[in-house]
Amino acid sequence: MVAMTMGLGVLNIQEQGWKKGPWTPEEDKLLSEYVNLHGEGRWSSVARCAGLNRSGKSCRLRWVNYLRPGLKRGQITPQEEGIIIELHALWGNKWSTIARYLPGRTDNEIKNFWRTHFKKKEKSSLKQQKRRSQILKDKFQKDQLQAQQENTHHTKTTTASEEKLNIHDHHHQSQDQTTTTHEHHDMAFSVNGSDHQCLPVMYQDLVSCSWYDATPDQEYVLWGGLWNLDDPHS
DNA sequence: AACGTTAACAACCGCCTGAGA
DNA sequence: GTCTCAGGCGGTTGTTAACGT
Repeated sequence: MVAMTMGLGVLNIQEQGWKKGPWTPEEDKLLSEYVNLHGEGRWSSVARCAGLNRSGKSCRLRWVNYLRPGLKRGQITPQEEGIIIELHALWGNKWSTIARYLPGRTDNEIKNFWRTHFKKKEKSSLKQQKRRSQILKDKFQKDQLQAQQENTHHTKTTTASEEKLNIHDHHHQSQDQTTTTHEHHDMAFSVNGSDHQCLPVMYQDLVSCSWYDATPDQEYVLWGGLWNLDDPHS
């Protein structure tokens, strides 16, 4: 019984553990005072020595994402948007790498920004897809009707819809080729310091304005282009 | 005014990596 | 060589404010 009680006591202490949840202004003050005095690093000892009941990880995160001097507050600017889009096209979800090119912005901030806007795009593109398939469906039915009517007057080896489909395929092929060529032409890089850190300067005119204002065509080029780049086979 | 939805932000979790014992 | 641990990173979740109906 005693042993059980003692065991529960230990359990309670373990369960209590580090404090979680939002940081209080007092905790922020303690942490920033300590880091300003002793510098960054050794986060687990920072937590202990600063008198914070927080894990080292939590302290580091709070400092890096919120307390560190020089952090920008407020909305991501259109210029920053452009950089994020370009670098994401290049590196994917390497948020910390992307954040290095945006002084005052944290990887967390960029990640949140991307997720918020990507979600928005995902939803709208789903709607667009539905609309497109409906249009294609209508067009197909119309073509079939037209073909039937034409068949009553002429005997053709190929139906009108088949011809149209062929034309459509040719159009697609040439369009794909054009896109590929454009990608090659537009994909210019400016070397920034170290040799592995090349910055693409594509999409400049598209991202110079906020993407909320982009026309559907611009959106298509922008997003289609990005996902093509993400595709290792393209 | 009340309610539901969405966007933005803050924080935690789990995994990976590198350094030191 | 391997084990442990701290730190870093990306993914995910929770909370809150703003907005629309």
